[in-house]
Amino acid sequence: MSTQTKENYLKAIYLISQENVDVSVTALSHKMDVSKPTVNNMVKKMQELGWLSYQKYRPLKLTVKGSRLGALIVRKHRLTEMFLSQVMNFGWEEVHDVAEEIEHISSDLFFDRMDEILGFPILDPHGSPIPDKNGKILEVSFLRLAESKVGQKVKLCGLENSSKDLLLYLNKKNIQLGSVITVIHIEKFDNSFEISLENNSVVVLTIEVCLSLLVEEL
Amino acid sequence: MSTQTKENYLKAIYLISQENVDVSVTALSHKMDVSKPTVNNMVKKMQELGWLSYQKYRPLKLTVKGSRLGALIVRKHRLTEMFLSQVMNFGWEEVHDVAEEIEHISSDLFFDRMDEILGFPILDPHGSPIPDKNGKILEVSFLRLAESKVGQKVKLCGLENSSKDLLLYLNKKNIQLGSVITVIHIEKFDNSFEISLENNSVVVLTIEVCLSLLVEEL
DNA sequence: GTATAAAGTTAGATTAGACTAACAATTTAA
DNA sequence: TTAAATTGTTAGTCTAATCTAACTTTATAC
Repeated sequence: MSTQTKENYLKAIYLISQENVDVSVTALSHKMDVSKPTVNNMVKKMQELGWLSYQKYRPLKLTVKGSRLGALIVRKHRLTEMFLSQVMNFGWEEVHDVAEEIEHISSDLFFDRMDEILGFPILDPHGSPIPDKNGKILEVSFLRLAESKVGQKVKLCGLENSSKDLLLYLNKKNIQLGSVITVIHIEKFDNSFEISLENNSVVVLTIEVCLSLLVEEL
Repeated sequence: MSTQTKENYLKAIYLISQENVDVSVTALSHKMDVSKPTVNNMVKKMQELGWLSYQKYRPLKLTVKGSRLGALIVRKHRLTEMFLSQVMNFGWEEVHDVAEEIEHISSDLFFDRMDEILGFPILDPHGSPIPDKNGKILEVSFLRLAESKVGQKVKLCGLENSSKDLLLYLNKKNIQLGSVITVIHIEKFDNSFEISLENNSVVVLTIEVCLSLLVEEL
């Protein structure tokens, strides 16, 4: 039986797999914030559902079916974030928690209509790719702002990590997805970036922030 | 703890209470499609939550707190139906099942934004009242079409029962909420109504259907 | 006004999803 | 290459929500 709880495990496994690292019981127990025996118990059930193959002491491997299902849950999550942000006027730091709940709604029509209203987006408000109805994702590869050179002009397309703190920080500095950023100066001693935005305001970003900003050259 | 399951019991109790009838364990067990011991067990827990007062062998009574909470769940349900129908282009026979799931989303902001986008409606797409943020409902009293006289012109404002069959039937006849109906003739031998719509099309409705249509005199 | 039917309750079992304590297998590092 | 650390598993317990079987209380009908 596919429950909300099992869907959450599947999503977690799917997201770890996407990072191209082995999915361990320990990693899952951290991500899900449950004990290791709980994970152990759960993966056995997920194997029975045909979502993954499990062998004692070996890393977990999603089956094709499990991987597709996982992608579809991520699709629902990211479409929802997009819908909340674009249609329902949520701030991008507010969308995650609500999307965690809405991603479990079973109606396909509901998400298809979101998709339609949004014009079939391929990236969510954090710049993460939205899997299509078959669970396929378009591979997009961005640069990090930290890799840009002085004088370069780039567009912000995504975030490496979407922590609430980062989102609120960017809000405060008036930087959004789509913002055009010009690198004015890179400070040698601490690697901080002085940048300018479209409105000519000048902002200083630490290297930590620049590592989290995914951009496209203009 | 307030779970989805308990919210469903609360909503069922609230809706039965609204009909001004005693809420019995048996009625609840039918409405929720569970056994009577399950209901018995659950109402004891709901009493501990302070949602209702329970005395062995007596009808259930919601507390003020329980009644308010129940109204808020109904509010979420009806706002959702409205949003699906008005914003997301769902047919009114399609909205119920999805709303049953979405009504458990915890974000108040989510429903407040729906409310705002919809222009703070007081009736849902079936004509049922939408409780406000404090759980208060505006008392609206409609006539049944069955009570109308020949020659009378009325507006369809609600449905006594919103079964999928009735909704599909009305769709087929091109009758919606807001439709203006003129009673042309009432057939003596079977009490059927011959009515005309705005586009001058003439339709015959059985007395059963007319009893389900709530209207306002024009 | 009692017998029977209906409604409600108790007791005990089950399943999903969680836990802790204890133990086993694997990996890492001296 | 073996000792320690880490990772994974087993066994047993708990709670929420469900069930069935059996029993009690209340309501209904003659």
